[in-house]
Amino acid sequence: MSSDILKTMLYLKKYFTEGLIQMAILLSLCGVRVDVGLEPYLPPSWHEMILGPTSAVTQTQFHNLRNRLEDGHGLHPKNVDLDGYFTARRLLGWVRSLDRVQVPHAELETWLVQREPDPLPMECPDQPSLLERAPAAVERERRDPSVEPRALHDNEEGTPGRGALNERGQEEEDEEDNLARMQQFYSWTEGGGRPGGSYGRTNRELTRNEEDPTSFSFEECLRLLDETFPFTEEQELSDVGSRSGELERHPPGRNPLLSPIILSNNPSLDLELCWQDLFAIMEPENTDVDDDMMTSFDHAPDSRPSGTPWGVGSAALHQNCNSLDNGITDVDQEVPLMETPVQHGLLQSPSQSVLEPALLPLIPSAELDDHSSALNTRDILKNSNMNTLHSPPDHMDLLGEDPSEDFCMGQNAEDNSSTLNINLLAQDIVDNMEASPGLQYDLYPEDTASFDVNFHLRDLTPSSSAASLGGNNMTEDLLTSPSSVFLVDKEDVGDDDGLPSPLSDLLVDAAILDEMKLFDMALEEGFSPEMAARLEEEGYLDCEVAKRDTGRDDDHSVSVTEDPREPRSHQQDGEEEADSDSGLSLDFSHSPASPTASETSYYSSSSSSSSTTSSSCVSAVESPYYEDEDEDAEEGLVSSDMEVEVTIKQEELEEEEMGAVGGGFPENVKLFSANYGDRKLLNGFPWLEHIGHDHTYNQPWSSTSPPSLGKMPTKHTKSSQPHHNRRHYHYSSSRHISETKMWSRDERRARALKIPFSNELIVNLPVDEFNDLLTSYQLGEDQLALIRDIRRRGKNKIAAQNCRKRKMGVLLGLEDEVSGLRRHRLRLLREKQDALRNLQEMKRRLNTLYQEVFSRLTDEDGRPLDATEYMLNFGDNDSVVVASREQEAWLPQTGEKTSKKQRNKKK
DNA sequence: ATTAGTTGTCATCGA
DNA sequence: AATCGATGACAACTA
Repeated sequence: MSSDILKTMLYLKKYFTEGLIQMAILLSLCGVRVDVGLEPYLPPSWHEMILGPTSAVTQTQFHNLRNRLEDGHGLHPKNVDLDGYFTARRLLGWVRSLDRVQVPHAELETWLVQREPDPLPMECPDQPSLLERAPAAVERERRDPSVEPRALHDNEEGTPGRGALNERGQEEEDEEDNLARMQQFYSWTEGGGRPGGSYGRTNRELTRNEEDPTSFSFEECLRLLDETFPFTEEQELSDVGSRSGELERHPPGRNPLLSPIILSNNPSLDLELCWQDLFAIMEPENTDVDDDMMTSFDHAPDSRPSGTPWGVGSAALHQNCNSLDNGITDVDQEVPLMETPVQHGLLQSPSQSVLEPALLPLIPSAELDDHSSALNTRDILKNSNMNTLHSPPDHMDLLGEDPSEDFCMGQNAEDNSSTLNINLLAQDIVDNMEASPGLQYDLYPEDTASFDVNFHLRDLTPSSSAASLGGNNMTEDLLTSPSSVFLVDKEDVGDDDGLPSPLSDLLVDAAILDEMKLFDMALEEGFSPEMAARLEEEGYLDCEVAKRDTGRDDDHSVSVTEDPREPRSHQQDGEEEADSDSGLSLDFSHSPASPTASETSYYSSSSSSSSTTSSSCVSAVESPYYEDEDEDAEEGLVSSDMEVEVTIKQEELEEEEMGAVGGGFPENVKLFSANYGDRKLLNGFPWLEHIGHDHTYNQPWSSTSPPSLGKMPTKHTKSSQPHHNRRHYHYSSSRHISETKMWSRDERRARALKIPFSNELIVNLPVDEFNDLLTSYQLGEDQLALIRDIRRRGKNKIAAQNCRKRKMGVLLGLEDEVSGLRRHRLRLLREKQDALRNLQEMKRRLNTLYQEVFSRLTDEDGRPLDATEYMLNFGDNDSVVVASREQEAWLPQTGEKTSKKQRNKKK
């Protein structure tokens, strides 16, 4: 290609090699394998080390850019969009796989320890602490975390049958569970008012058990039960009480449930208390207790000889373990979860055995209770989350993203710890961080995370939903309100049936953002005009501008290519609008205020379908750069938008030889532009201000802030260059094409009627100015009518674009809402199953207790009472009556058969 | 040639 | 009453 392309590539190379390496490192630390197209520039070893063999996230974007640069202007603008679209789809798919396979186990564990009663208790044991895992194991999990851990556990447990699990199903389950846990973790974080009671209690439990893991079992569970639950339902007693069990006497201290009552042989045993505990457990929410309980249940058999009464229970438990998988699968696949009670009751037990050794010892109470502790990764993470929690309200929308970000980063940092020297990044990010491998979360201080998040929100939220509409389902993200964001985040993270998660989006976004950041950096350090122009053609600079808080409404330019996301909320729109007001600081200004900008869009829109979007970003009109670059460069001197416009028109007219407008027309326009366009149009016009607040998407001027008088020309010169470039591109690429195609119908009409000002002016001027404009010229009726039509059509065109954008946003928002509701439903189903499981477990324990009680009750002959023949009736005044099933009460001590004689039980 | 998506335009309504 | 924005409907265009 031409030499300037080569120069541009060299220029790019510099920034790519510097910035991209950093980005690649960063992304690699995040666990994202990055291929930024640096192969030519990176030593193979570097490439292999940093970028990894596979990649994607940034590849296409830079690839596109490179292609563009190499190919010159040859690509049709729409190609970019399409390319971006498919790229986005592919990337999203890949990122979603990241979701699936890369779940921050450490964070999950932290969350598991700290979380509230878990609606998904069965998943807890699946995540052994990373801190205890060997690096190799971690690495293995990084490669395939979804399957490996389970397999590992299976090996550890030696549970037959689990190996037969459907790996895919298990993977999905893990993904879903992990995400769900993340979500809950963050919802807990977000909640601010974390229910400290249960949290503290849980910590205490775990801590205590850490000291003596073997003692963590039934005693703990019972104590938890005692502390936690009120005694409520009595009905279940009779239901379960009739169940027979072959429980016998248990060794003291080994039957936590019964020992206080029975083993002490104390006549004053408070059986009722125990029952209260039992019933209290039935309360659905206490899943942590349930976890503990399950753990104890699972471990109790291990510590006692087989054949003991508990052995029976454990046997039953393990028997039910076989059905566990089915149950889990059903749950995760959103199948209505009404399996048999037995299944529900024991879903969790098999994996719990893993939990105890792996998880419990790792959580000292100090760490858990002290939220400000930064002694380990968990605490760091937690702190970051807590900080996020306390972020100002205006950042509330960020909360939804932060967690995922943190998770992603944290996890990836951990994952890469064994293969990549994190210190590489550490210096870039945090100067004073402690470079201990255990402190990898320090690599991602809050500001970093927030930067990314902000970046994401600003730059990528506006993105289009083309990819998502393409069937990738990657639509859920930001809803229209912070709360909605919360909802999504809370609920999204996980559970769903192939539903994307913020994590995915974040990953993609992070890559894109970093990329944009690179461009931004390059721009700040001095992009060559040509490069800038070309970048802008591809919409990169738009992103860049957006990133700089210019608040440009570039969504379109960015969107089509990269971002599969989002229902962009109006709130965010407003935010962006607000940002746009401050966007003046940019050197590189789109100067959308210039009326010619939309004319540009007119030009390009007729020739390419997607050009409208880019033109909005490229709204700037004329620039010296353009002249440098423009091969034609007929219109050498361009001092104002109008001039450029006129020049363009003239040039095209000359080429077309339509001639009607030629001759003295340009002078007219120039005069007008000098007197009117530059001064009045561009400075402090109310419509500019209005534009600053409207939510238009495609309006080229909508994204601009009211330009100041002094700034305007400069900005225009600088920003206009892309436009020139684009226009030139059109000319050079399609010169042979009929020029008429480049003109909109109204343009042609206007030229035919010798309308002395641009359509952009006609369309964008406020009413007053527009009327002034009309009166300032001697126009014929047909001209006036045409001008009004042009104005009407132009405004309606923009309105239609905005309307469609809005509609799309609403659609995506609804999709998100649907997915969120679906996840909510899933969660409720899980909670329901948890409750059922708790209930079943309570019934089982009650049955056990019942049997034990009856084993200690004798009839007049000293024979044990048969639980199948007698039942316990509870009176109002804390009295318990042993009654026969035939409604015949019987008093064991006396042996006499009485009706309704009571035997009080001391508490 | 068909089809789906995009975009512009018109008509209409409500503010 | 005029203007403007929003939106449904339609047509043209494109891939």
